[in-house]
Amino acid sequence: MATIKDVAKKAGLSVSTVSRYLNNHPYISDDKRKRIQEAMAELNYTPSSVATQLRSKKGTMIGILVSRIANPFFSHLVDSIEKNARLHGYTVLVMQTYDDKKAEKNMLEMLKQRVISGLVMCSIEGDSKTIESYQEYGPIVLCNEHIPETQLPQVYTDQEVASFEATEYLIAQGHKKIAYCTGGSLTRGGHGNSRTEGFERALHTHNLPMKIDWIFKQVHTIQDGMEVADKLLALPEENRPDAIFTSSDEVASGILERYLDVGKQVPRDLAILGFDNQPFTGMLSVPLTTIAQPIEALGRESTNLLISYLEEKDYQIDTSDLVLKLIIRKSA
Amino acid sequence: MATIKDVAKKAGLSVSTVSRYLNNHPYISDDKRKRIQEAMAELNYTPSSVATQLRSKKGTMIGILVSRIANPFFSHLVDSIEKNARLHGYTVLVMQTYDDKKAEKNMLEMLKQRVISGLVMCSIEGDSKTIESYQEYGPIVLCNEHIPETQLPQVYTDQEVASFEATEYLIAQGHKKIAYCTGGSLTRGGHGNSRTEGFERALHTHNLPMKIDWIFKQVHTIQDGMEVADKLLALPEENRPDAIFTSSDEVASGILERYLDVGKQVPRDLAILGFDNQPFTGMLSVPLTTIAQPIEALGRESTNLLISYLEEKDYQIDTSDLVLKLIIRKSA
DNA sequence: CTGAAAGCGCTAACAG
DNA sequence: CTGTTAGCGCTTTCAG
Repeated sequence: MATIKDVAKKAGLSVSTVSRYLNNHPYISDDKRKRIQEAMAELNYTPSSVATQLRSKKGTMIGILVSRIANPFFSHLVDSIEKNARLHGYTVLVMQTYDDKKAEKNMLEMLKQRVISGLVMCSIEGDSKTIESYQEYGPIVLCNEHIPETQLPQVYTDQEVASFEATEYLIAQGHKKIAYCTGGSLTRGGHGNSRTEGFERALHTHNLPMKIDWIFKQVHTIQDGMEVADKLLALPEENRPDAIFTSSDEVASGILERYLDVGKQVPRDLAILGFDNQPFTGMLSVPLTTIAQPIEALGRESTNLLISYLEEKDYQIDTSDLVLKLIIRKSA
Repeated sequence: MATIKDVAKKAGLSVSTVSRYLNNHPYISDDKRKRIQEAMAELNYTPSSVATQLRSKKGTMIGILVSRIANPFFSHLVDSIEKNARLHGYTVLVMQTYDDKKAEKNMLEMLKQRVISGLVMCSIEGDSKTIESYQEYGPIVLCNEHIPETQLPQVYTDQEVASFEATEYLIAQGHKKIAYCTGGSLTRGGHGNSRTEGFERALHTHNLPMKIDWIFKQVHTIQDGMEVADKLLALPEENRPDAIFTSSDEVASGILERYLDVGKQVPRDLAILGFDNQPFTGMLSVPLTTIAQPIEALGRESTNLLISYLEEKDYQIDTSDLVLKLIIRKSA
């Protein structure tokens, strides 16, 4: 591997001149510029980014933390972040937490070790105090995660209101016994889950009951959805909900599939509300009514915000696209 | 940020002793060991991986190249690779090419610059000679990409045979006018596309025609699928195919959706074959007949292979799981 | 078992 | 405009 030294020798110049050239320093005479270019080409030289980073303490890699990349919501989010980061010359390091605090800690440590220069967290496991403490090593922005009592920069949508409105929509359709699924536990990492809060508020507002048998935690996959359906179906008929608010389209599809399998009708026997508006959901046997998230905007705004910190510029989040939207189809 | 120097000073030892401790060198007296541990804890010290890499020339990051992370096939593949890499203590750097040679080149350059120590390529744009030339900087393994005339290590399935068999299945159902969609161009990066080859071989074997109007290139998305359907429907009836082999479930769903929209029936008016067996495909209005790929095994084997090169061990690919499987449902 | 010293490849004052 | 001179934080001989 050729080094800057070799280039300097071949060009008959000093290392510093070559270094200046590399950093597009102004004021380098044209003939030397040419000699450097020739030397670099001949030697097939590439600067070592490791050495550069060690010296300059500036990196060009940003980290992204997601819980599961295989979840389409996250893969699209990563897509959006990566695209925007690349626009600014940054590359992206993706890590999955699988809801594991350790993985999150690992990524935070990479910030400390300067492997990454900044971090977008699309998933949070640890408490905000811990995360905040890592800010001294580089900017951190929360994406689609909202913690009220923190000063960590965050880009988020109002899931409380969206959940409230979607639940009200269910109620307006005449449903009174509404079940609820969530991906995490009900309270997340010490702070409340805003979807849950919106759901509860709608129930309260309309004086509707919330029953333990109708609450499901830690459900993520189609399979999980099917199991939820089984539990619902095992309930005595008069105690069975007539609508369900789910945490994801996967879960919603699983429930739908199982209900259809046993000869039930949707939404007659159960109205199902999804979350995410994933590509296929409009094409299921019963097209899913669901809540669309502004993935592209979430990725774009959080990336822009992070980069503004990295480059010490100002950036004002454009919230105009950060809105959730209820997509009404057939399932509810 | 505390450095190894600070730790040494605080422990009253030399830097080299601390370095030895960090690298679990044998022969360090127990009391010094303890003093080092205390000093590190007090200073909240973390070794700088950048400096370590610069000196030792060994890294712990592997790169993954995919064309589009938002494609569920790739996001699941990345998931599998990441999980397996983590098992061995490696972290993962993901980059999308968007079918752009430049992005691929970038990743290859990261190998040269030692940002990553090894690379799994799940997508290939450039020619094999170029890629081979980067092998001197670190191991590269091809995942789900097969180039016959290269000595690059590769982990792949036999898509030619699977496509052949799936096409024969279509023919066995009585279809004689079979259309074809592909994600890329028909020949890819100079070498043939094995799916196309399998499809063609089946047609030849059964003396069936291949018509230009029935061939679609560069189709990827649901939207693309809908456009394909429109073109099909614009054909005079007697010239319209009665079956279609698609490159992905997205495309298949798009075609399906449009056909259903205009009142056609599937598979009566058109038999549709998908590719990938994505989670939702069994639950569409007409459940998709499709080809399942062994994603988990592809990720696992390529990661194991790459790591074996990195750690200079031997590894024999376990091909037993690397098989494609036709999933017969309703659409064909 | 431990320390001193010499760099890894590059950047950044400081003098010309 | 260009060269000299110190290091960045860590590993690795080479002598004790």
